[in-house]
Amino acid sequence: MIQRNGGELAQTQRSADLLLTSLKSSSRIKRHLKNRQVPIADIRWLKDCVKEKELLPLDKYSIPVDDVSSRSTHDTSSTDSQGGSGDDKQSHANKGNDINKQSHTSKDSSNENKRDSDNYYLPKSSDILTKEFANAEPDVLSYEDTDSSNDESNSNDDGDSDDIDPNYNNTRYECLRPTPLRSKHNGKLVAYLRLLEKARELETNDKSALAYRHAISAIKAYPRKIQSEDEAGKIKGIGSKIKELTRIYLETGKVPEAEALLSDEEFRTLDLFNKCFGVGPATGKAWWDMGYRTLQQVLDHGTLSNTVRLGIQLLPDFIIPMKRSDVEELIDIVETQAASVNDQLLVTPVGGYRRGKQQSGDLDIVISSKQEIDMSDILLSMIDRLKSQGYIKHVLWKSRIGPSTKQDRLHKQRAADTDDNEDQVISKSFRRSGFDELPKAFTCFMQPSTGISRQVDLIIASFEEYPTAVLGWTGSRQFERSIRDYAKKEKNIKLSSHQMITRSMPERRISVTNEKDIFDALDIPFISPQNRNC
DNA sequence: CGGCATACG
DNA sequence: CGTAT
DNA sequence: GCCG
Repeated sequence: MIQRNGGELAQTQRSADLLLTSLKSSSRIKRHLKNRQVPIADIRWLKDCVKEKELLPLDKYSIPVDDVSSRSTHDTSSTDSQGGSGDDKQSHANKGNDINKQSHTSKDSSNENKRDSDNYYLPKSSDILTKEFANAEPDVLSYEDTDSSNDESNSNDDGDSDDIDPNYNNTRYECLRPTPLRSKHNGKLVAYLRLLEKARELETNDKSALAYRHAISAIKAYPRKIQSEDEAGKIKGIGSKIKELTRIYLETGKVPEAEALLSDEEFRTLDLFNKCFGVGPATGKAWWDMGYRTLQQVLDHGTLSNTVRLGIQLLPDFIIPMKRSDVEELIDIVETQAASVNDQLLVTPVGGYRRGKQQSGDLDIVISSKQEIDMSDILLSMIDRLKSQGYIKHVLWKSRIGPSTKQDRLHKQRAADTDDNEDQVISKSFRRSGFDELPKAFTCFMQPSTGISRQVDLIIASFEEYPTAVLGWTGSRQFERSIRDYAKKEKNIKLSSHQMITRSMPERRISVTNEKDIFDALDIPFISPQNRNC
């Protein structure tokens, strides 16, 4: 639960920033206490934080323990420090991690844990660089519906049949039905399937991963608790394999194949590696095969591009989730700076934030204009400005600005290939010969209030492109795949974040002025951003 | 048994 | 190969 | 891994 919400579980009391306990008697607490430097609080703080989706003040939960050092000599586990993490060593924890961390590196190395004022306890998730999973306690399956709400119970109304809920749009196109952020009734099953999807992803079984994603989206959209394997089997996206997994889950409350991943060293290591910007499944696997087991080992011994090195070094911050107020602070900055670059600019936050997520891993912003203006210099102007104002610390990646270079590369590559069908190739490069479409940059901001490094993606869209850019960057990823699939298969329309065009031969651009126009052009019902969480 | 989103560096 | 939704 |  802690880790899922961005916290870090200490292995020993001594390395903890905060102790949680369900003990009520202060003498019993004292008996187990080996670390008096940090706050002690009631375990209910954790549950309430998760419920509220934010870090609550510790005040009401903190447990005072008067000072009489009673060093207990024998350790009876870390009582309620349930499910320790992995490693104890953190000797060189922050080595090479000193880039651009001023305000939030702890004042002294010991166990200072307050990032800001005394109001919030913010977990410092450093030592993720030295985390390794050999002999580590298994992760706990964390399912979104932390809120108990009968995943188990039979809230069975009249019709407990094996038929699917008639309110459910049983389609293979996720974009045709609302999909909320979290499954209301099948959250635990979804959590298991997500593990399997991730495992397939890391093995680069893309098609299999996609199949799991279809099933997951279907279940998230499904309006009641699945009660039987037959009921599950009727849902489009669930075939024989996932139906069987569902049967096992319904009988035992677990999915062993997925459960095993929670304690699988290779899976957990690859998963961690893969969280670094610039590190995909192949790179992660290569590192594993070379014997690396922690990110620190990779930093110390690997030969890395600057981007990947940065990606590793920034990970301890990047994995700290942003609250909506954190996101909004950054939006304000971008809006203010955009206004001073050009007062016609329009700044639109998209991504998970727009879909209503309470916690975000990054922030995506579409920058467009209120009227048709020349946008060609906007990205560089914005980056310059944000840099000089001290907000942007790094540009992890950015697309080229002007026209041309891309064409040259295409031609070169074609020349190398013994080309036969030059028609398509040439038309392709001609099509690109105008101006560049969507320049974009993936940047690292320092958030003023916390000093935490945050990934902010800036996307430039022309006035014309604005609707498709907003649709495309709002996601979710699966929603985008689905609506593009639908456009192609059912309407013979090609949809991207740049444009909508008819595929039948006189390729004509379908003009749209807002998101709704796109849904209308496809003749599908409008789905609000909050319901695009496929 | 073919197809699975699309575009960028 | 990697990035984004 | 599932759909058409």
